[in-house]
Amino acid sequence: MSKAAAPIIPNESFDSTTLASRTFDSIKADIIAGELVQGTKIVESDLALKYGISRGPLREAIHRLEQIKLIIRIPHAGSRVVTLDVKMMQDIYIARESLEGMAARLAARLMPEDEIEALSALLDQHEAAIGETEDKAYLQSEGDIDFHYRIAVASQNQWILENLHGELYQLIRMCRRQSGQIPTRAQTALDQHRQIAAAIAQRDEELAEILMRRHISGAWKIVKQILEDQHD
Amino acid sequence: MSKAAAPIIPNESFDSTTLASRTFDSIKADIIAGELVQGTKIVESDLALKYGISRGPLREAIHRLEQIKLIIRIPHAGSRVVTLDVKMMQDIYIARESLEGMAARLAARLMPEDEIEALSALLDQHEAAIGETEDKAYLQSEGDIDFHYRIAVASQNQWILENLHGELYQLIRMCRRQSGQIPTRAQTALDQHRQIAAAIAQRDEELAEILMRRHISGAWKIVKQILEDQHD
DNA sequence: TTTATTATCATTGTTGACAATATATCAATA
DNA sequence: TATTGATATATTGTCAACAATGATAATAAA
Repeated sequence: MSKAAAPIIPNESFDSTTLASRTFDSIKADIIAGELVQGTKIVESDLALKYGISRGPLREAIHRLEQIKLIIRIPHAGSRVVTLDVKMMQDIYIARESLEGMAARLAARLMPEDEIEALSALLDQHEAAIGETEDKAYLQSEGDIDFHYRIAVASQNQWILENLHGELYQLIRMCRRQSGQIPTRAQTALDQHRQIAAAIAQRDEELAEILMRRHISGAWKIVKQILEDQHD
Repeated sequence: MSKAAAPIIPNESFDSTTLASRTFDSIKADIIAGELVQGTKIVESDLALKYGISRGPLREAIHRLEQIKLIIRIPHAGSRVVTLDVKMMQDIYIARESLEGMAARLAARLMPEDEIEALSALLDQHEAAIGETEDKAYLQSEGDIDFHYRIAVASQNQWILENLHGELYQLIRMCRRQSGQIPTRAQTALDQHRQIAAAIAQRDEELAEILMRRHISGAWKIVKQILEDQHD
């Protein structure tokens, strides 16, 4: 398992083993990309037609999307694409702060040395990328996710990993797209990432957790501002 | 909304609106109760017959149970009732520690005064119940859940509430049944509950979180011991 | 006897038709 | 005119048959 240097982008695995699975991935992508607009009413037969499958597997896909909270469903009444509001995003960021703080603590305890080095190398890469590229916002955002993903993996806690990246991050990415890329606090974020990585390298669990929580609650303050300005 | 004094037991709501929903609840109960034994192979047609429905809604129920991690499914191969091992329970207790610590912090910030009083009253009730009843273990365990549930509600964080009590607690209850009720550390637990309630009453967020985390990680040490002894 | 290969079977994945429920429309009444 | 009630329509929930896949068993070759 060469996990250390892997150029990871989480798990965009179109595991083509089953129709329902593929459709789940497709719809998820469409929602996150904003192609399926927030609040849109979802009619099973229409969507089934659109994705070229029958209602059975489509239904399964919808149920899974409901679990991830990208779709809201009311029995007998139908389902809609979720509408992100400030309260919901706040709940999500708080949950994320809690879980990812714990993940950072565990990472400081458990992350193998070679992965720590790889993490540091990743940050060098990000540093280099900050000035160069013009499509900054997008790459920056994916780079950010990559960093956080590695720490979640290093926590060696399956539940935390799955919930962070199966659920919370989907919603956060969706929110980012909607609120038009976050203004470049790229350098700030990078600095904080460096501090966190350093704490992990020093096996300082307490500090790693605190820094991670501060990092995320800081990010939330910015996002919240944007959302509120936008809504007024 | 008279939420303060409500004699809550979480949400055993058999929302009878749909067959799949009812079946989901039934199977969930059967798994937690140990009636469907861990590791049992699940054959859709058999179960459909047993619960007197067709494969369609049963399938939906199974998918939902998979999301809650009470069932493990492999595409094309079939599904089995989950087998709780030490590693999985550790992941769960750690996630719980993190989320419920945060919940306690939020509760200290947000819980209304009257609910705090109700919480204190609940603990008096528990104290009274400790000596009296003979079916101690069971009642004690449900009382414990009640306490933790109220704090999760008081956090006013939907995501945390749903994940704690929709998922994590199901697995913990299942584990309790299996490992034959926890030996009576009832008094210890009650004392810790009191401390936590006190911290909340004093609006001491920091302390509430720390105490809750200590409480849960302490509980895990006991459970872990039992599981390991049991397995050898 | 053991291994590889093929054929059979059991089980899951998918489909389209049917039943039950909720929403929308329209008429009748206050 | 507003509001209630009944009817019609659209949409979801459920079912049973069909297709595809993976596991098993039996057979043939080494």
